[in-house]
Amino acid sequence: MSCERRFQAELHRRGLRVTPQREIILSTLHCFHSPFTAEEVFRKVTESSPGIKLSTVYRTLELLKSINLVSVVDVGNRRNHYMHVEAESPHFHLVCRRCEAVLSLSSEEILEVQSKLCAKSGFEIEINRISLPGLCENCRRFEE
Amino acid sequence: MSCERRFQAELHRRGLRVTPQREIILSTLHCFHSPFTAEEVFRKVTESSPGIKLSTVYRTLELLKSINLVSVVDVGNRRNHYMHVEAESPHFHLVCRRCEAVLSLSSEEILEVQSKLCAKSGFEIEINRISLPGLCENCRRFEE
DNA sequence: TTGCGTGCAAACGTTTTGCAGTATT
DNA sequence: AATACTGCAAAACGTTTGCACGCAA
Repeated sequence: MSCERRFQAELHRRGLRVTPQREIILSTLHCFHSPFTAEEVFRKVTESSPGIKLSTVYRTLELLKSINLVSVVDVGNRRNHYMHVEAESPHFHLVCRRCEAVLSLSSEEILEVQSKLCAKSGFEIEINRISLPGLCENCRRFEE
Repeated sequence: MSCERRFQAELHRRGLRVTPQREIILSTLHCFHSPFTAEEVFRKVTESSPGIKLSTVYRTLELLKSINLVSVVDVGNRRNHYMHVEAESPHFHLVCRRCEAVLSLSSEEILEVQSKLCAKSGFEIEINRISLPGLCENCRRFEE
């Protein structure tokens, strides 16, 4: 099921409303291929629909989060980052502390880590929300 | 070398000053055994030295960060979290999305992940800054 | 017709900043 | 004596909220 239909179905189920703003915001998320901020969504949305306000973007992202169509990734600067959850294999992000580049990565090893951590501590990590801080290949040269 | 001496040495090296505020703030960090906020440091510092202001705490944490005596850990709520970097084996944190508990963990496996990731992508993760989001054993029962 | 959603603007909590006086070197 | 640092207060920043009107159901 496309995420547009999932969204509509869930809105109906909860007695909420399908509004143009919500549909536009959701469709905009397809533009992004790494974690994005509310502000970035707002700017993108504004290009085609100047009427939609930032607060509506925030409210819609929150709603999408509760439907699991969006997840939150913390990449470490002050802004919240979100990502569009599609039916992909779980992936996580590497965020360079120096240049702020974001690498998206899907890896078998993280699944191994997940199950070992869970066996050891009962804690179940959520792979899609992981961001690992560090230095990318380029930036490593500039740090002593 | 104790971190107090490292701090002093680095201040001298940079032509900066050793002030009572800076020394008090650094010594306070020993109280914390999991990531802490600027506000928490401020409250602790205030108990013994009511004159020191929050903005000074922020500035000092920033300074300590640049000397690598403090690192930033993102545990996902809006506040920044810092931790005191001592000469311990590298450890990272598990942060429960539901109850916000923080588990500190030192694990061999993460070193393995680190070297594999680096070999594969050139990206070097910084273990001490990692926080992995997820659900702790308790809270897993409450999510469907 | 009901009541959810939106735009608007103001509030919020955290962090940063400009400035003038104070303290360290 | 020079200038880095602090306290102070205000600004900045991202995000949230209250309210009145508008729109989907």
